[in-house]
Amino acid sequence: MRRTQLAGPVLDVAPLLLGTVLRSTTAEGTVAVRITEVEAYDGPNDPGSHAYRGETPRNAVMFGPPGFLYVYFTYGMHFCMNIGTGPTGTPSAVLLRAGEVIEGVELARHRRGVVPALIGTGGVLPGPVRKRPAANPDRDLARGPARMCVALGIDREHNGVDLLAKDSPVRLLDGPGFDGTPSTGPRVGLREAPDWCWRFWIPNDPTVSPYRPHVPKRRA
DNA sequence: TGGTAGATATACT
DNA sequence: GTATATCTACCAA
Repeated sequence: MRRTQLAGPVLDVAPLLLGTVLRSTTAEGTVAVRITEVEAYDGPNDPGSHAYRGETPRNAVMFGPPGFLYVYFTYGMHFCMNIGTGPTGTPSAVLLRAGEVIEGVELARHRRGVVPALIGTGGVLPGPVRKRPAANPDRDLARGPARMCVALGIDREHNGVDLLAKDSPVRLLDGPGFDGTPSTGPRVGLREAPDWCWRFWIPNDPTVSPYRPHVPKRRA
């Protein structure tokens, strides 16, 4: 992936990212995922975008040049990551929603609390072994934006990393992406613009996160 | 199998 | 104070 490609319209860029590989290296080791699901966010024109109401300390990376990582913390608990797209000053971005772990599976399992000895039985830490375990825990390692950040070891320290620099701890690798026709649908969990089909995924890929429509929280 | 409580940073009203 | 680009454990049936 070249930076000039990422500078294009976000609805063009988002499907291009499907099938490409994101590799993260920390002191713990290296994990790489093949991106299987993304969502497009079109800055000031998109009421669902963090950049819709202008620049804040949190979303500043989106306003910079394309190819930099925008990491944010949400629900008091989870990190999610975007690839900033569009030219400098255009705060569009692509949310990485899911991927298949293709390198460093052992480390990804460790980070996600999956006990190797219990693979296949669905044993997960912390807490007791689930009574009805998932049939295939590896499928879920990076299935969903927050899980993907855990699997790759991404946190707020990675905000602003250049994904296209050879010496970066997180890199978007060169190589062919998904060759077919992506599936599209509404973005997950958004109250705004629920009818915009700006979510793209690789058809029939088991690592794509299940669709959940926005659920307003009831008052206590 | 499906619904929900709870974790609580950040931005907005 | 309220909402949010979420996930997990727990519980009822």
